[in-house]
Amino acid sequence: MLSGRQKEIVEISVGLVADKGIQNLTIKNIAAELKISEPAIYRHFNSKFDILDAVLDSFEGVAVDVLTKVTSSDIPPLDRIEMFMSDRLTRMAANPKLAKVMFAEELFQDDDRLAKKVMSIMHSHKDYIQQTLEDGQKDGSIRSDIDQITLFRLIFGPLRLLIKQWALSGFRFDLKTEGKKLWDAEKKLLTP
Amino acid sequence: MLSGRQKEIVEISVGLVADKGIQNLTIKNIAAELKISEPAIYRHFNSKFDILDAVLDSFEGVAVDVLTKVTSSDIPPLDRIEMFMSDRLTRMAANPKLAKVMFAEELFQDDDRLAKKVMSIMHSHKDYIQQTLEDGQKDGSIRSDIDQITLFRLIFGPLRLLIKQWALSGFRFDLKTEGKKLWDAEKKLLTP
DNA sequence: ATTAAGTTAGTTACTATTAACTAACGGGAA
DNA sequence: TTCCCGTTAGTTAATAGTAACTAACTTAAT
Repeated sequence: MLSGRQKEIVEISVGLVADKGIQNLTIKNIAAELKISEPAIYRHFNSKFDILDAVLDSFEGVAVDVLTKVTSSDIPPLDRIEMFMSDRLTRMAANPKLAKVMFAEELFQDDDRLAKKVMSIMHSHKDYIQQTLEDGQKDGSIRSDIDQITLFRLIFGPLRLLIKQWALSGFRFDLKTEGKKLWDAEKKLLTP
Repeated sequence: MLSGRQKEIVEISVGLVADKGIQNLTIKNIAAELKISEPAIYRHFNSKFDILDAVLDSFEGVAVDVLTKVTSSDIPPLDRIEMFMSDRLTRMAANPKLAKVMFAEELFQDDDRLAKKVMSIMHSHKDYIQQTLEDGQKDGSIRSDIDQITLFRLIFGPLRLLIKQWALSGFRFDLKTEGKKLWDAEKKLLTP
């Protein structure tokens, strides 16, 4: 588990990247935000890699929360997806810095190990959602004339773009309103 | 206009970013690829900023080509969008490095001027597509019960996600096949 | 003879990281 | 209570390496 200070460092790191990109994430800048010296950072993480690793863990944690909650219950597939989307939007709206960074997978390409981790997080989400889509197709609540991978792209592609537009616009429109409009439209496509 | 050497530098820059992220884009690495010394780069660009600026210009050029070609003709709106998507897929399939970088807007966040340029490129594309969607809604070929901005997200969100998945997967599936499947599905949603 | 495009050698500033040291605290043993 | 010991979280000073960029010089082509 992360200590309080470690959590601070992770949060600050996300903020630094959100503000000015990955090149802004330096030990110096983290230390400056915390108003401590650079070497003091190493009392809490062994290396910069470990900090980025913890950042990715925190991203994973954000999603795993909902996924497990929703999977264990016997909610209809379509409602599960809605809950997942809604949870995402709520979290992003509450933490705009996350919106700027979370779907920017390229930012972690610098290090092979981090890039792999990003991939595996993406895959596990995709696999879960595809399972839900399969359930829906079996019980007839989701149309079967489009394959699951395409359905996945049709649902989450627009969500990602919406969140990206929101972040790039400087959070100038209401994310949840636009998100609801999007989901209403998507439901029309998903149902047979 | 860019000289031959300048075009080389732009292309190499895209490749460096595609491979290992923005942190891999250094004057030293560009020079190494060209097998010339670092200061020689400054014979062709005044600064690193100018190189990144030229990279963004090249991205804009990629899209403007199709957009103007398609706008000037009197092709039906739905076909215009199909042409635009198809052109994008063809270009990315032919130049995978582009696929890794072109939709990674966060990579240019480091510099305010570049970030603004990214925004304005995104906006001009969106505006053009929305105009086409409006035309389609007026002549009845595109459904009117979903607003234009949501339609835009429904069409291009999945396209962007598809291209991103393709790039992150190491180009392991056939982009154009998946792209065609996607467009077929999208057509079902777009038509009334 | 000018110019374009390269070179070598250097600058300054910043990078992650380490070494050595210190102040503050908390728990047992005297 | 006081002394000892270890831990935690910080400090300053220094490391080796890399960043973008500049000055001065060479070479080859127009």
